Amino acid sequence: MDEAEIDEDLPEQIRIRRAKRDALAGIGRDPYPVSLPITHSIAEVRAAHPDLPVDAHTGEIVALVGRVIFARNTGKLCFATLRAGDGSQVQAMLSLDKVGQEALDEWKEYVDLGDQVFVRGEVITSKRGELSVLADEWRMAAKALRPLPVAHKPLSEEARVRQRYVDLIVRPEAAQIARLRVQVVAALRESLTDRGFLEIETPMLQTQHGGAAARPFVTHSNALDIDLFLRIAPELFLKRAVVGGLERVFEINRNFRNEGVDSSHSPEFAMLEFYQAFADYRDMATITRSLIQHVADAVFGSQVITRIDGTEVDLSGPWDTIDLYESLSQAVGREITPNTSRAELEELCEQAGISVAPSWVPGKLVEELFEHHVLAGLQRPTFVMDYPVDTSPLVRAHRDKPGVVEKWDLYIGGFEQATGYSELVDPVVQRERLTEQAALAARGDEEAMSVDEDFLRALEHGMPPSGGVGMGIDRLLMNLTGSGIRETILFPLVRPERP
RNA sequence: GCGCCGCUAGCUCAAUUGGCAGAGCAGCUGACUCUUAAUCAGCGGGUUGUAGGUUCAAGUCCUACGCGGCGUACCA
Repeated sequence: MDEAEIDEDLPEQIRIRRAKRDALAGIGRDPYPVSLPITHSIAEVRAAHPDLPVDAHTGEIVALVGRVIFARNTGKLCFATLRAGDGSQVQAMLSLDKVGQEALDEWKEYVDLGDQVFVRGEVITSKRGELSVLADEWRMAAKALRPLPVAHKPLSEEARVRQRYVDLIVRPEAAQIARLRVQVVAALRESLTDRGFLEIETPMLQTQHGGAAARPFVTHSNALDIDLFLRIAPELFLKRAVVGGLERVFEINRNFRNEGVDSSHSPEFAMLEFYQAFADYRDMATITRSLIQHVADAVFGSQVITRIDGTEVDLSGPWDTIDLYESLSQAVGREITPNTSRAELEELCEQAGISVAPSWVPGKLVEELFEHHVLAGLQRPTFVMDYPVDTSPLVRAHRDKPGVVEKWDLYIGGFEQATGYSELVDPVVQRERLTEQAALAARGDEEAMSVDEDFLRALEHGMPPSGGVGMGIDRLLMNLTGSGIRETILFPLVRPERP
C-alpha cells in the first residue's frame, strides 16, 4: 500500500491533523521541537499565585508547556486550558495586541485539542478571575495527530484500559491512582526498612513450581534447554534467604498466575512478601496491621479514608479477629472441626449450593463453606485465624489445636488482602507435605506444588522459627481507592486488538 | 470453561413492528478582544465488529467467528 492509499483510509480528523503537522513544518515551525525554553511548570505558576484578584497583572514572565484540553477562540482573543501531567491546569490567553496577527492566525489554524503547546508571557488573571498566561509568544511543543475523546463523557472501560495514555490525559483519577500507587509502595518500603527488613530480589524464572497453589505460566530457556516457570510466589527463595541468616527480608515484585481474569484477579500482579525470624503469625498480624495503617497515614494523613468513589473505609483501631472453625460453626448452627467427616462437609456444601469437585480435600470444603457463610459479612478489616492443614502445605501445625495450622487471612472490604503464617521449618514434615503435593500433581492437580529438593536441603540446614506474610499490592490499592484491579494496574493484560 | 448482554461517525450514545443510519461533543468554513463543556450561522464525516444466510428490503432476524462487559467456576 503506498502513502496515498494510506491517506485515503485515514479518518478525516487524522488526515486534517497530519496536514497541519506538515504545514507547520512547511512554514518553518517544527511540530516536534527538540527543546523549549521552559521556565516554570504549571503547578509552580499556580502555587506562586494562589489568590490573585480579578483582572490582575503580576509583571512576572513565565514560559511553560501544557496540553490543550479546551479551546475557546474569538476573533482577536483566544483562550485555551492547558493541563500538565500532574493534573495542574492554567489558562493560556492569546490576544491580537500581544502576539500580533500572524501568530494569532497560526494559533487558530494549527492548534487542536490534545496538542502540547508552549506559551511565554505574563502571569495575569482574566476579567473572570481565571489564572492565565497572557502570551507574547507561542510554539507547538508536540502536535497531536489523533483527536482527544470527549472530555465530558466517560471513556468506555475497554478504551481506558487499552489506551491508558489517553485515559491518563482525560481522566484525572487515572493519573491519581498511578501516583497513589507509587506513594503506597514507598510507604510500605519505608515502614519495612525502618523495622530492619532488607529488600531483596529473588528469581522470577524458576525451575520448580512452588510457593503457592496456582497454575503457572511455562516458558523455555534456549541456553539451558529446560522449561521454566514464571514464579507464582517468591516464598521459597525468601525462606532460603532466612536460612542463610538474612533474618528479616522482603520483596515487592510481580507474580504470575495462569488463572482467571476478573475484577479482582490479574494474571500478573504485584505482591509484597516479608519474613521475620523469631516471629510467629500473631506477630506478623500485628506488623501487617501497622504497615497498612502507616500507609494510610503517610498517603492520606488519616486511617479513615474517603476513597475516589466517595465511599469510606475505616482502617483504624485494632482489627477484629475471628476463628475460622468457630465462626463457621456459629454460622451453620452445628459444630465444625478438623475432625468433621468429609461426608458431613459435602452435605453442608450441597445445602449451601456449592458444587464440590471430587479432587477437593476436606480443608478445601471447609474454606468454601466459610467463604459462603461468613465472608459476605466481613467489610471491616478482619483476621481469620487457624486454617485447615491440608490446604496449607507450607505452614506449621498449630501449637495447641490439632488439625489446623497457624495461618491467618486478612479480609478487607470483602476480599482477601493478605495472608500470614507461622512458617513450617521442620524439614521432615515439610518433605511429607510436599510429597503429598507432588502426589496431587501426579493425579492431575495443576495447582499442586512439586518437591523442591534444594528448598528442602536449605531447611535441613536449620531455618529459625519465622513468620511470613504475603500481601497483594494491587488489592491494597483497590481497598484504598475503591477501584477495580484493572484501574490499579497501569497497563493490565488485555487480549490484542485484531489488525 | 460455561451462560447472558453488547459491538453504529474521532469519542459518548440513539435509531419504534425488518422500511431513507441520527444526535451531542470533536472536525471544516465564516463571525466574534474576557471565554470556562464559549456563542452564532453554514458544511462535511458511516463497509453499523468480521464472514455468511433469510428477505422485495437487515443496524434490527438466523449461523459461525472476533473483541468486550457482567454472572458463574478456579485463584490472591
